[in-house]
Amino acid sequence: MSLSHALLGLLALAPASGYELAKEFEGDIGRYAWQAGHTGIYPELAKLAERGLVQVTEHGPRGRRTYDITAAGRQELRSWLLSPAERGGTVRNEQVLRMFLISALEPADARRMLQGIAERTAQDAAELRGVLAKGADPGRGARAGFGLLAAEFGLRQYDAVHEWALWALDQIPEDAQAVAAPTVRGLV
Amino acid sequence: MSLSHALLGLLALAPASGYELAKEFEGDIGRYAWQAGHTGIYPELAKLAERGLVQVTEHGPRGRRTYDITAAGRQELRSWLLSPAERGGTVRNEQVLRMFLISALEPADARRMLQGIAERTAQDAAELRGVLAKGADPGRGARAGFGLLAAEFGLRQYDAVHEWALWALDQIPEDAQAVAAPTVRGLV
DNA sequence: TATCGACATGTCAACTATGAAATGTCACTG
DNA sequence: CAGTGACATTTCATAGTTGACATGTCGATA
Repeated sequence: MSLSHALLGLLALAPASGYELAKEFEGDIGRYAWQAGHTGIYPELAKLAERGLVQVTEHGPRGRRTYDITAAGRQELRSWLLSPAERGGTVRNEQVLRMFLISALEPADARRMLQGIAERTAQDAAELRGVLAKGADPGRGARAGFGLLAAEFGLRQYDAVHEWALWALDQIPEDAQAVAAPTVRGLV
Repeated sequence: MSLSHALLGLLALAPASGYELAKEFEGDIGRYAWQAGHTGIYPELAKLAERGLVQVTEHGPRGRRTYDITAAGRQELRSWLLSPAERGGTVRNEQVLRMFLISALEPADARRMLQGIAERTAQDAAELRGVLAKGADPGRGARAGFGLLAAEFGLRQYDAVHEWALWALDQIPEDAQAVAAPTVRGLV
């Protein structure tokens, strides 16, 4: 399962509680790579602890348990990351699915959607660029490296989608009545 | 659920049997957007038919049932695509997760992974470019528009990841012992 | 000191998805 | 005409995910 490896990866950067990890998944990692809520995280941490891949290193206030990765956990993570990496693995992205299905819309609607995408990606990219420019740590302390790589990845992703949307707009005739390339079975 | 919308979208482009739809998910849509196997598709088609969003338009050999989208189905699809589109939606991508977790590796391993990514994305992009150059239909007949948009999306995706990997390689000191930027807690 | 919001974990039912296995048809080829 | 491979669907047990609900602590502030 990928969630377990995501947790190992985060803990490999710095020890954390389940609560903190849940927060982490609300950031870039949850936006681009893998989502998880606390309801899935806590039980998974328990399983990892059982398998000796992580361990509780600190009991804090409010029943807080700080987990850290073990040597065995690092080994497991490393072998997973360096292994096959072969074919796809899980892929599930609702936003991208929407983009793919654009061709199912009539040209006018399709253009509307693409324009929305172009705008949103431009905004998102600008915002991210702003955060990065501020030199502001894009990823708290110990996860600085992670945050940088992730932020740059996100940035390039936004730019790529933005450019794609502009290109796609160019492919679809402005005049809904037009003939041209992208043959689409219109609405009824 | 997104699967239902994915099916509506594909059927909006052309009628198809569950078997054909399953094949479709092995292509670009499954690679970038949404995975599904036939075991999930058949029951979902039945549910959609029950809700009147699709209907069987033809009974072929071997019990084949060709489905087509209905007017109600088109409406549902359109409103889903044009609606909010707001916050994320489901995101789950094992490959991207691997990229994010690279920072958890020691520099030497990280560089190895990044090099692998750079190579693979270059290959994939080249292959796709080849297919597109051949003018070969990148998406059979009725789905030509879909295939084009998807192929171009994939191409830009590969290029973006490729460039990112090269950038990331530049961030990680070649000398495993080096100091520099991306602070990483090394292997034990 | 009462209250509020962030911190922190947990349970559970419902839903979704995946893999293995089964079953049978049809077209083609040797 | 037997065999093979693509076509085509189904069932089912297991595993993974989500949302709703529950519970309680701690620190700051009004």
